[in-house]
Amino acid sequence: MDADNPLDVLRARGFVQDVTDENGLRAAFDAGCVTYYVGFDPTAPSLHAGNLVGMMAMAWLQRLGHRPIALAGGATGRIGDPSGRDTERELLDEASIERNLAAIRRQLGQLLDLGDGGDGQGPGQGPGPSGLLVDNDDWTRELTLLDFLREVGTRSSVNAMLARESVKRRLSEREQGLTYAEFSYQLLQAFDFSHLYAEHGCVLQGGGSDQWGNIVAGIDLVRRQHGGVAYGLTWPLLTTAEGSKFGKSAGNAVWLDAAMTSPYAYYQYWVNAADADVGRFLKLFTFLDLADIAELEAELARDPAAREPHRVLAREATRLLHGNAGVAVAEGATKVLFGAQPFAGLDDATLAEAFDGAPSVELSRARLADGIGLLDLLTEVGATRSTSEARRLVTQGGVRVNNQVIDDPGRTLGPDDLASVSTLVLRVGKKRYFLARFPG
RNA sequence: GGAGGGAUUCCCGAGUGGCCAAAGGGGUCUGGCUGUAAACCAGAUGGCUUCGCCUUCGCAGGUUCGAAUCCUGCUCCCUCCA
Repeated sequence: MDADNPLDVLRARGFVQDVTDENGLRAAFDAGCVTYYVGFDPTAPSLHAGNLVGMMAMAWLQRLGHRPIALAGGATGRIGDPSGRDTERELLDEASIERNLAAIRRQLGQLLDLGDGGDGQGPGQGPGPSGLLVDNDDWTRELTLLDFLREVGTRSSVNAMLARESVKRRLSEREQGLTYAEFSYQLLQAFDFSHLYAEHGCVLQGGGSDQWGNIVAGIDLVRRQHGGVAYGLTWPLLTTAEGSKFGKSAGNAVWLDAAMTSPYAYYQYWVNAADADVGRFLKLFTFLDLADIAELEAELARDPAAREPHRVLAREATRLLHGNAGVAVAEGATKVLFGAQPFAGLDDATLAEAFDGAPSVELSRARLADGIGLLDLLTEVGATRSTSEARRLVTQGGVRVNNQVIDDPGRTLGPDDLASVSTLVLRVGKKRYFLARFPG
C-alpha cells in the first residue's frame, strides 16, 4: 500500500466518508496531477466553520500536488439545494450574491493558492499548481432552457432523479413538497461537474456526505456527455460529541470573517471543543503531523484538565485564518478574561485589546452621569433581548459588572462603575462579555 | 366531489367555559460541581413602569360576567371514500 497516496492521507485524517471508485481514483492520483473541485454556496456573507472541512481537504490535495477548483455556486445558490433541508431556500438578490462571492474568494485564498492574485501565502502552498475560482453563473447564465434540455435533459433519467434520497423524502412529505427548481438542482450541479470536466479536465468532485447523490449525478453526466471517467469523494458531516451541529456557538454560526466572528471568539470556539472532539478536530483542522497529534491525544488522556491540546487546536486553527496577530490577540484576551486576577484598574488600551471583538456599544457620557439602569444597559449592549430577560439574568446572579456579581435588578450605574477611564465591562454567565464605552 | 380529523407559547405536545401566560418533554439560559469540559443537581424560559398590569393559543367576527376552550365564516394541513 502506497502511504503517500492522497487518498490515504485524507483518510488518515478523517476526511473520507465515501469514494466512488477507490482503485480508479487511487490510480488517477498516482498517474499525475488531478484537478478536483468543491462547491461553495454564496448564500451567506462569509464562509463558516462548517466549510472548513472542504477547505482543508482541498488544501491537502493541493499540497500533494493536485489542482483545486473552488466553485462558487452563483447560479445554484440562486436555487437552493434540497438536500438535507426541509424548506425551500430563500432566493437572494444579485447584489448580495456578488458580495458573498467576493468574501468566499478572499477566505479560500487563506488556505489555498487559487492563482487569482491572492496573497499566495496559504498553507495549501506546495508543489501543487495554482488553482482556480470559478462561478457557475458564468456558464449557466447564458444557457437557454432548450440547450439545457438537449445537453443535460436528454442524458438524465427522471427515474434516477426520483430515486435520490433527498428527493424521495420531500416527495413523501406532503407538508413540504418539492418545487421544480429544487428538483432540477441535481442536474445543475451535475452540469457543473460536466462543464468543469470539459473545460478544465476536472475529474474529481468532493463534498459533504449529503452531496453524494449530486456528485454521482455529475459523474454520470460526465460519462454520458463526454464519455469521460470521473470520481467522487465525500467527507463526513460533522457533529460535535454533544450531538450538536458542528460550527455553532450558542446557536450562532462560527464565521470565518473576522468582522463577523472575532479572532477571539473563533479561538474560544476551538478551545471549548469537547475532549472527545479534540483529536478529531486536530486532524481535520490543522496541518500538524499525525505523530504530533497522537502525542497530544496521549497528553489529553493523561491530564485532561490541563487542556493543552485544546489550546494547540485553537491556536493552529486561529492562525490559519487570522494569522499570528490574530492568535496573539485571542490568547491575550483569553489570558485576561480567564485569568485568576480580577481586572481592576486597567487602562482603556489594555481593556480594548483584551476585549477586542467583544460586542461593544458607545453611549453618551451624559447618560452615565445621570445614571443608567443596569437592565437597560444589558439590553442596549445586546446581552439580552428584553428588560424582562435582563431582570431574570440579574436576579439569577448571572450578571457581573467589571467582574463583580450584581444581583439587584434595580441597580443604576454611574461614573464610579467604570472599569477604566471610559469603559464598563459587562459579563453575562461565564464567558460572554460586553463592553459599554462612554467616551468623555 | 363526499365524510371525518387537525392548527397551542422556540420545537414536540397536554389542555374542551373561570383555579391558564397555559401541564409534560426537548431545546436554550443562569447557578452549583468542574477543567473556560462532559455527566449530574437546582432554578428560569411572552412583554412591561414586575407584590400589579398588558398581549398571546391559525385568521376574522359572535355568544358569555368570563373563551385556548362554545357558535359563525375564512385560510392551510392530514386521513378515508369517489
